[in-house]
Parts: sequence; structure tokens; C-alpha cells
Amino acid sequence: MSPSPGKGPDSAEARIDKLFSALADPTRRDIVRRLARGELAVSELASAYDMTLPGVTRHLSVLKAANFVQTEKTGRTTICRVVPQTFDLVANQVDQY
Amino acid sequence: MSPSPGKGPDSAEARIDKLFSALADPTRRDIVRRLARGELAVSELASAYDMTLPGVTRHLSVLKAANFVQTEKTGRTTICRVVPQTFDLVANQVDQY
DNA sequence: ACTATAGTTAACTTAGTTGTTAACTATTCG
DNA sequence: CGAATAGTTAACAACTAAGTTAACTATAGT
Repeated sequence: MSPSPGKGPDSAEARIDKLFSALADPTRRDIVRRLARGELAVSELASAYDMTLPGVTRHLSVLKAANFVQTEKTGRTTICRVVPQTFDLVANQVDQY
Repeated sequence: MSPSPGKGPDSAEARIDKLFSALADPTRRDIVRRLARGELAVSELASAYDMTLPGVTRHLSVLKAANFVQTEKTGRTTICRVVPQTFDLVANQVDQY
């Protein structure tokens, strides 16, 4: 039955949904801007916002689900960095319209 | 007190929120793709989807609020067309990340 | 071993989105 | 005028999203 390009929750369209809705939140856009300047730990990021840590963790998980951000765990700190290719992908999408 | 660039519901950030969340829905992206090929009446658009007319009207109002689409009423039909500048705006946003 | 630090997960609240049906306005045609 | 067509608005149900607190896991330091 193959990877099936159907309209499941993992379809190409659903992936594009995730791209745009991840960017549709100002905190997440700001996270991305900060990470574009260099990788940061979760709590370093969190200190920039008037928001509890779990809130930031969730924004990060949205960004990871859309593949805008990758994380790597080193010891007890989790380092976050941007995945630049994903932005190219968005740019290509936008150009199509 | 001037236009006030604060963080109200009409701030620059809120406008960008609207841009991305308008594109975060597959029906709305499809509407935009169709309109990019030429203007269409609301009911012409609606006939392309397995959705009632009020549903389509609402998607259009989201696209209008984000300024992706403009409408013009002629007699009893409402013609929809795309606002290309808005896509440039999105592209510029994406390039900043 | 104990405590503090770093982060995630769960449960919950509040608010917003998506789509429906029903009711409405306005234009066109007989 | 009366009926059909084009579209919007209102009220509602179902679902998703953002943020909170509380509880948990795991690594580091003393």
C-alpha cells in the first residue's frame, strides 16, 4: 500500500499545514529568529519570554513537528538549532502562489 | 495617540499572524491557487469543494482579513481576486528567518 | 545519598477555528 | 409581484490551540 500520498494526517498537505501554522504564532517566530543567530538551550530561550517553561517546551515541540527546529540533548541541557532547509521549503511554497 | 505599533490586535505582529494562519489551511491555499489563475465568483469557487457555501464564505473572509484576496460585488455576484503584493510580503517575512 | 538544575508530560481551563443548518438580504428574471 | 439565484450572517456543535500548575525523569554537584 506504499507511503500513500492520501490525505491522512501525514499527507503532504498536512505537512504544509504544519509549516504555516507553526509560523502563525509570534512567540514561535521569535524563537526562530533567536535560534537563527545561534543555538540556545531550552531554558535560555525560555528566559526571554513571559511564559512558563512548559509553555516554551510546547512551542518548541510544534516547531520540531514542522521541522523548523532540531534539538540535541547533552547532559541535562537540550540544545536547539534551526533547520534552514525548512525555510527554503516554505519560501518555495509561497512562490507558487 | 498615533497608529500605535503596540501589541494590540492590529499590531504588525498580529498582521503577520493572520498571514501565516490564513495559509495554514488546505482549502484556503487551494482557493488562492485557483484565484491565481484568474478571478472567480464565490459560487464558482464553492463548487470546487465538498463544503457548503457559508463555509467557503468564511474561508474567503479569512483570506480578505489577511489581504490575500479582494472582492468586488457586481450585481448579485461577488468576484474574487488575489492581491499579489501580499505574497511578496510573506516571502519577505520568510526570508528574514 | 541528597539537593538542585534542566526539561518533559499530564491534566485542566480558556479561547478560537471549522464546518453545519437556518434565516436573512439583495439582485435578476418571468 | 413572485420565484429563483448569489451571497452573507447568526447560532450552534465539535475540535484544536495556548497557557497554566503539578508531578515526573534524569543529570550534576556536594
